[in-house]
Amino acid sequence: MEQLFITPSGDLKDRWQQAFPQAKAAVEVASIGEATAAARGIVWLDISQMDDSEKAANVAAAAAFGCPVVVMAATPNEGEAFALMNSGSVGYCHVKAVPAQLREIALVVEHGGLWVPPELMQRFVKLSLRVMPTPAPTQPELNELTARELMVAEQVAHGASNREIAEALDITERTVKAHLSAIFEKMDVRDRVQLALAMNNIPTYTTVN
Amino acid sequence: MEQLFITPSGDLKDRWQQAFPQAKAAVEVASIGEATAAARGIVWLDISQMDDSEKAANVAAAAAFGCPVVVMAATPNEGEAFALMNSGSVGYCHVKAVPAQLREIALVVEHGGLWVPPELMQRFVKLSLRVMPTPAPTQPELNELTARELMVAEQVAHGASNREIAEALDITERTVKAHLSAIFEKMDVRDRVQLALAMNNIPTYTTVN
DNA sequence: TCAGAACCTGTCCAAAGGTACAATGTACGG
DNA sequence: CCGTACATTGTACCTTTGGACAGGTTCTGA
Repeated sequence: MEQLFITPSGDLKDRWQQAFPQAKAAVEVASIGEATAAARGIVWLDISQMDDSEKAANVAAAAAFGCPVVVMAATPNEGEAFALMNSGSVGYCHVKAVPAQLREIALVVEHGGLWVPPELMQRFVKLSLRVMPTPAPTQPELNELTARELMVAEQVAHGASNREIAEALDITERTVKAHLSAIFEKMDVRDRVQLALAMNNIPTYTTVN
Repeated sequence: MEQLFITPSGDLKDRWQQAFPQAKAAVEVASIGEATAAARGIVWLDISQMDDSEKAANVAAAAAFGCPVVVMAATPNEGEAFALMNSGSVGYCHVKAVPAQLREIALVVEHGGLWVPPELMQRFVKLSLRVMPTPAPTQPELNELTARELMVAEQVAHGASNREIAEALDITERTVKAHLSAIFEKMDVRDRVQLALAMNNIPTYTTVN
């Protein structure tokens, strides 16, 4: 498969050539769109010289053409990884990744996989769990809630006030409070803030401490 | 690489053999530990006949031995995928995946990748973003916060009360309130609940509506 | 049929949260 | 030196929240 490296410096061209003898390197960041438009394989985007603000946009631009985009960062970090994967890249590695690793990444990406450093991968999965739309096995306490209580809890999870909940469920504010008291008890939280966080699988102050 | 299929039925053995001529199939779910202990390659775990409650445990058991575990489900769904990936598997596909796909998955997994159906992959990344510990480029409003305000905001994001925040930062409750007012304004939220959610990148009631 | 659960509501009250108006001190760039 | 941004606190006041106490209905399973 074709390999296209987009980089401002070209310093690492040799290394890349070593990983992929037929690799192409485009040394112009100005027209990422143009460069990727012609690509038919994996696009490797060196973001080491980019401004923080333009990274996401550039990745999105490169990914827009359908080819898998692997981001190569100077100082890989979790925050950036998440942001750029979200912008459409399917890989995230160090600019100076060794040839063997580059080939591994290519293999994974070529076959529809997603490649990030192993430690990040774990984090990914763990974090995703927190925002699971169906917190099935995560929150055993949720099963204790009655239908009505669950409705109230979900509203709180989205930041609604008692008045809003009352209107939404067409009941009195008093009743909302009653449900809330029951919920707090069952979910073992002390107020609506902690409930909102718990509903979203986010550990709270007192949970940690 | 060695391929070990653990399945209760053995119906699909042919298909697997087609994908990997040298594939082994262990037709006993009882001793997943035993079966995987001997494995040296990829472990394919057929969970189609398992009880919902034991799926996660079985996956964890299989993964405990260090080999990459790919889960094969009868009716793949998001919730299950997340749960089982969290239990240690590195792949999640349909039990009846075609041989070509099986080989692709094997390729990805062998090289340290994570394989889930494309649509799930997207979801993964998107969801993870919400719980990013460092919501760097996600929340432009966060940059507007002063150092002190950020400290307060982070406490609220973990469910702390005004009193607790005051103690933690060694300031008056009054000052906490002052910071909070500024934060609400800058982050465009109306109370601490919405702030807590915003800090965790969770859309709120009023945001959606 | 009776107990219990779930649901709904009322009044009263205390605590927590939030805003308005106001002031003081500090640090820093023009 | 002055203006501006930041951090801090005070008083007063209103709103929201949450608990206590008390009571209704409806439905279901033993």
